[in-house]
Amino acid sequence: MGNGSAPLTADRDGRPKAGRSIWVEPRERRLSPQKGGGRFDSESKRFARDRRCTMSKKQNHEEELHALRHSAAHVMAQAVMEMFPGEAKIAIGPPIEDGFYYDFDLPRALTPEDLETIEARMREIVAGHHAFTRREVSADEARTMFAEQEYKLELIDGLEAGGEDEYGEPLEGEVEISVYEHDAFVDLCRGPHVGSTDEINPAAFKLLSVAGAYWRGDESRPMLQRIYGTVWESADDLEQYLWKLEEAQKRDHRRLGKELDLFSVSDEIGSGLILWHPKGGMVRKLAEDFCHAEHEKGGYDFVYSPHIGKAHLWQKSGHLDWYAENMYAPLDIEGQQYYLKPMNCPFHIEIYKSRTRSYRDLPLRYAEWGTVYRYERSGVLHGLLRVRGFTQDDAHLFCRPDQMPEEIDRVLQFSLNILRAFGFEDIHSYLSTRHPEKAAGSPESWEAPTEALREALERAEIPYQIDEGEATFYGPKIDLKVKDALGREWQLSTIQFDFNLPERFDLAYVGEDGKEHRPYMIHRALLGSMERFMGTLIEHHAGAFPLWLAPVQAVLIPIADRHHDYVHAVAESLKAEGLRVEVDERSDRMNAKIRDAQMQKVPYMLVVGDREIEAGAVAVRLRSGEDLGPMPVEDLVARMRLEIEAHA
RNA sequence: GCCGACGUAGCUCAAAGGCAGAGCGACCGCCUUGUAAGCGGUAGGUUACGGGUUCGAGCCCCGUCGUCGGCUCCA
Repeated sequence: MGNGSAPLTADRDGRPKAGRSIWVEPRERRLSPQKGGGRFDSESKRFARDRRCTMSKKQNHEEELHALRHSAAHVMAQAVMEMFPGEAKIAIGPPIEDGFYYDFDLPRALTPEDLETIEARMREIVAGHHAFTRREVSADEARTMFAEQEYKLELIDGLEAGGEDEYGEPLEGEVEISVYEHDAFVDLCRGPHVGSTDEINPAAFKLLSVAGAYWRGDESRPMLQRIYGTVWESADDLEQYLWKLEEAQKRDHRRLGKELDLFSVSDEIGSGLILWHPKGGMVRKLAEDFCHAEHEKGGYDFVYSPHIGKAHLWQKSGHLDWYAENMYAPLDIEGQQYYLKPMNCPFHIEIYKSRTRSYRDLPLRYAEWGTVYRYERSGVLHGLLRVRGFTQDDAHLFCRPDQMPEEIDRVLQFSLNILRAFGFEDIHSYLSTRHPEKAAGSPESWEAPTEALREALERAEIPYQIDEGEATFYGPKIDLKVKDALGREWQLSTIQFDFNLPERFDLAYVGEDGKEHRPYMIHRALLGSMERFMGTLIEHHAGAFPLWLAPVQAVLIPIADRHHDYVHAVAESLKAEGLRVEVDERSDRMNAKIRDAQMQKVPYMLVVGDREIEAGAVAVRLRSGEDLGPMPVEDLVARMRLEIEAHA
C-alpha cells in the first residue's frame, strides 16, 4: 500500500475522531468494542446530548447503562478520595463501552490490593441509599467548590469560555455548568446519572485494572492513574461479561500462537519481528496462495521489489519529509545512504516509469506481497497486530480518469470477496474525506474520487461512516473493518487515492490526443499486513481454522502398533489427494492421541483399529466432538474436498 | 516513549533473605490400548542480562533488555 500507513498501524478499536463523523447507516455499536478499554467517543456523547429525541428501546437501554456506569464512576471516585484525604486530585470519569473509568492524580501508585479496598468501600457507599442530585452553578461558584482540584478548575475554564467540554472537544449551544452530588461526593458533571445509589447493584460491578493515562490525552501533561471498572444491571450480566473477557483471553493470538506452534517472537532477533513456524507458515502460505490466485484472476500483475532504496528515492517521494520518524536509520553503502523501505509505492512507481505508458496500457495493477519495516515505539508493539516488520498484500492501481469509477468499484468488490472468503461476513467501512487545510491538490480534484468511493460503497451495500476531514493529505480513502466472532472490530483493508506521488514522480501516460496526461494512482491493501491479518484470523477462528486453512487437516490414530502399516497406507493415499495429514504413532493410548489432536484443533481425527482394517475404512471423529463412525476412505476424501471448496 | 505490574526448566506456575521445586512436555522402558490425559523412570536451571547491599540474594537496591495492562503515537 502507499503513503497511508495509518490503516496498517491503526488501533483495532474505533478511537474518537477529531473531525465530524456522519453515519450513513448507523450501526448498533458506536462505542469502542475493545475489551476493558476503549473510550467514550464523540458520537456517543452527542447521543447523550440528544437524548430528548425519540429513541428505540435499545437506545434507551444503552442510555440507562451509561447513566449507571457514570454513576459507578462517581462512587469509585468518592472511595478513592476517602482513601487519600485532601491529597487525591480527580480528573475525568466517563462511562465507556462495557464499563467506566476515572482518572486520578494520587500521592502514590495504586496496587491491586487497593482496588479491592476501593471496591469494598464502593459497596458500602452504594448500600447507603444516596440520591444523585443535580445542581446548576455559576463558573465562580464551581471554582469555589473545586478550589483544591486543579484539573476541575481547568475544565471549568474550558466550560466557561464556552469552547470545550471535559474531553477538550468543542461544545455547541449554550453552556451550563452543573454538579452532581451524592453522599459526601460532589463532581463537576454534565450527567445524566441514576436517581440513587440503590440502582447500582453491589453484585454487578467490579474494578478491573489500573493504568497510566495522560491528562487530556496529552503526553506533555501529567500522567494520571486510571482505574477501569465495569458495572451491569445484574450479577448475571456481569458474569456474562467476565466470561466474555475470559473467552477473549483464550482466543488471544499470542497464546494460541504458542499453543498451536504457529509463530514466535525472539528476544535474540528483536521486538516486533515475527518468526513463522511451520504450522503458522502453512496457514499463511495457504492464505497467500488463495490471494495470489484471486489476484491473477482479478487482472493484477505481479511485481517484486527490493527491501532497500537510496535516500534520493525517499526524498523524492517525500517520505523523508513526512515519514522519517517511522523509518530506520540509513545504511551506508559505498558512500550512498540507503533506507529500509517503510512502503512499497516508490518501487512500483519506478516500474511504471520504466517506459512510456500509453492510454491503451491502463489500467495497470501492480501487486506485491511486499515486506516493509517501520519504527514503532516499544510500548505500542502487540503480538502480530502491531509489529516492526510486516508484509503487505499491497497493490498500486494506475488508471485514466475515465476508468477511475469502475476501477474503484472493482477493487472494493474484490476486497469484499476476499474478506468473505476468509469467513469475515460482518464488514463495515469508513470513508475519509478532504481535510480543509492539510490536503494535496485542489478541492475540486478531490470531488470525483471522493464521490466514486462513496458510490462504490453504496453499490456494494455495506454500511459506511463518513469521516469528514479525516483523510490523509494526499487523497480520500476507504477503510474496511471486520467484526470477529466475539464482535470485536479489526481494521484490515484500505483503498486510498493519491494525488501526491504522481505529481512528485511526474507520472504520465500518452493519451489519444498524443499529449501527456497524469494518471490516477490508488494504493490498496486488502488483508492489510499478513501479520495483522493472521492475528485477526487466529482470534476469529479461535485457532480452529476452517479445513482449507488448517495446517494439519487430519490426524490418523492407530489404536495399536499392528495397525501402523494400514494407517501409513491410508496416509499416503490422502496425501496423494493433496490433503495434509499426520500419523500419530506414539505408544500412547488412543484416548491421549484424540485429546492431543483435539487440543491442536485438528479438524479430522481418523481412528483405525481391527474393525476399520477389516472394513477398509477409518473411523471419523470431528473437532466438534461428533463421531461419524467408520467411513470408506473415498467417502472421506469426497467429504473433505467439498468442505475445502466451500471454505467452510 | 510515558505510568504501573512482571521476567524461575521447552510450556504453565511454586519457592517469608537460608539446599531452586511441581505438573505438563521431551527422552527411556513397560502396557497394545476403541473416541478428551495408562504406568514407571531419566534428563532438563548462570532464576532475562550487568552491577550493588549482605555471612548468605530468585527474593532487597541501581541500570539495561524484554513481556503484559493502559496512555500517547500510528497526520
